[in-house]
Amino acid sequence: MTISSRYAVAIHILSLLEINKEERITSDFIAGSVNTNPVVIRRIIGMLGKAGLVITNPGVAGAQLARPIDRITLLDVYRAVQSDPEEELFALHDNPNPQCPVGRNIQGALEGTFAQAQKAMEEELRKVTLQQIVHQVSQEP
Amino acid sequence: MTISSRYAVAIHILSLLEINKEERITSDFIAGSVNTNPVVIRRIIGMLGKAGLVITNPGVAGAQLARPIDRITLLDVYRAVQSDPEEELFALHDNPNPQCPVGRNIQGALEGTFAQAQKAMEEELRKVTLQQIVHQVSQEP
DNA sequence: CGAACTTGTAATGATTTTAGTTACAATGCT
DNA sequence: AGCATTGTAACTAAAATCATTACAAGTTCG
Repeated sequence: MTISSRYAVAIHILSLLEINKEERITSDFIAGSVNTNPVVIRRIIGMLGKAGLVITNPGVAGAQLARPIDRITLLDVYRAVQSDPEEELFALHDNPNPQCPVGRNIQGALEGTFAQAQKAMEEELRKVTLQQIVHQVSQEP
Repeated sequence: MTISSRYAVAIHILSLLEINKEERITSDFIAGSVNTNPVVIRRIIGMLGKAGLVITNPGVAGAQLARPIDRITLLDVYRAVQSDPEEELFALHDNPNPQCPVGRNIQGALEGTFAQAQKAMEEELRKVTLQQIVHQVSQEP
């Protein structure tokens, strides 16, 4: 029922890349901050790369953000870490009984509402940029 | 990364209860429409009951809606089928490194944004009543 | 009353997802 | 040349999801 912590980790990674952009930090270093295995980090950076948010070079540490941080939104990151980009937030049960009026129409009735709810959530994520997160993280003691 | 289909099934069940409120439908009948096992239905009805949305009597078929359908929102149903009512929509990774400024502050920085995004989604669900769903389901051919 | 049904719930299983780990080829740096 | 690093596959472990079996406890109605 929850959105994978992979998302939170992705934001964590991007923040680290920004804050340490002068150095070249390794997946090992990032893993130390996130507190997980370096491979988990590399996998997520791979997704961020495919989504065009970071630029990486095989064998060389220090992925770079592909855009200025005020032009990367949390929605961009959310989309980037979705394994299946087609997948909707709300799951529908499959094969309800077409013989029954409810079974036949429930999917259509829910799709619209579910899409709207998902949209509302995504719009909130779109409003927040990485810059804001990095700012907050740097502010605190 | 998705919200359990238990939610869609719960809405399906409530719609059936409303549309067939004159009869006393069994979990077996509902299961036929949803296309799943009757026990799955009874479990979900159990959750709806604990949340005060339906009234059931052990041994007797035909759960009743506890309120008029225009006073049951999809948010009510959403909350009802959450196994852990404390659980947030967005998962945070646990134990980020407190030695690192990002590790130390990322949770706090994300909590607010995540809460807002979740709220936005929930508000959309609150806007829709069971009545609207039942109406749509009954409209279609 | 007693047979037939029904609910509520525990226990179990199958499948999928999530997160972590090991291993290693390929690449780049110095 | 040698060392560090990435990218990726393969595997494991744990959790979540959904389905199923089983059965006690309740209801209904002849």
